[in-house]
Amino acid sequence: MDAAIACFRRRGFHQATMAEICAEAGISAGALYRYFSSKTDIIGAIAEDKRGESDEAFMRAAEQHGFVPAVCLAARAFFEKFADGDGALIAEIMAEAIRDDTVSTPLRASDASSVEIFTRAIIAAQKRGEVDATLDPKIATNTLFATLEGIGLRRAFCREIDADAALLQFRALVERYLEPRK
Amino acid sequence: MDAAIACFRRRGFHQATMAEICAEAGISAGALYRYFSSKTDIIGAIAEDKRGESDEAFMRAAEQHGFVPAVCLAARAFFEKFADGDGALIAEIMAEAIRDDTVSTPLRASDASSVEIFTRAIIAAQKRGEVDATLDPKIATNTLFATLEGIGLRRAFCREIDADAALLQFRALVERYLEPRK
DNA sequence: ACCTGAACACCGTTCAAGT
DNA sequence: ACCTGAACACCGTTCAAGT
Repeated sequence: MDAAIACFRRRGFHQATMAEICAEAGISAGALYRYFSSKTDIIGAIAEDKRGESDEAFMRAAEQHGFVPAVCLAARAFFEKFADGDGALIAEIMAEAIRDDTVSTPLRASDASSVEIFTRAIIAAQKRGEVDATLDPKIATNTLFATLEGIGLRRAFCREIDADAALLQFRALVERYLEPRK
Repeated sequence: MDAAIACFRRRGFHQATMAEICAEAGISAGALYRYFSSKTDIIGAIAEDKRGESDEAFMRAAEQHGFVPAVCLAARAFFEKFADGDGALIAEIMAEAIRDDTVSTPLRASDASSVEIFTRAIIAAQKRGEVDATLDPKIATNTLFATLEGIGLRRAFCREIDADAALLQFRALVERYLEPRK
């Protein structure tokens, strides 16, 4: 019944009411509380299964086309979600995760596994000479993730919804950051 | 009576109640609504006067010590706020601003003036040869802001509170991004 | 066993009455 | 003019009663 994501997308996490979610799902309040122990718990569940869907896709792309193109592919998918209007929801999940461990614990777990995958890809790319070998792979991964989220959030804030422009901006930054120094 | 910021810092925007804020401010509910038309309006007001305090400080530093050191100085101040526990509040303001025009309109105005100042500083730095002249100054400014916020948010999410480490991470990224190409 | 929905507790907002 | 605080409307959560 996670199809009640629709309510959060439409009205935001704090504006959407449990009654609306129940109506959308076609169940009663009591039944909803059988599946989720609280409203916060619902974001926790959403956050949990949204992440890490595309990790394998990224790994294959990194091997076939190189690290930077693979990152840009992942970035494009991310920016398109923002352009679709999920920017506010992502920001709300972030805010909730910073404040509330119920949300952050599962999110951090799946985040850690994505970081792991990207870190390994960076190490491989460093061996191939695609990425500056003096960069710490884990810090570089964190920086990349932070940059991605930062650009997505800022563009949502500025009401800029062109995913291509965001990608161009991101690509220029990433190329310069990762480029091997002479 | 903005000293009721304390409540938001302690408990978060959505957890803090109007009753708490009234108690902290020593006034009644009715009186509070004389000064602010709603709870959301309070964040709008907070967001408005938080921004742009340090713009002049940045301008002086940029002229005296160069662009990159000046940016890092501003970044340090920003990361320290996050480390102080304002990370969640900033994220909440962001989320609220993306959803709600009451919050975003004043915020975007003061953001635009900061962007303006940084953009001019980049143009000056490009003339001095400190910053790659092929970068679009406005896009570069936006990227810098996005990066700053992204790193701050991500570190708050990961519960990393070392402002020095954040600054090091940010500095490495910025130096590589802005460095003149040969 | 599982679901319903009225009831409860709580919180943002208002407004008649006070000063 | 300005403030008070009881009252109102609303929403997350629970639980006695139903199937």
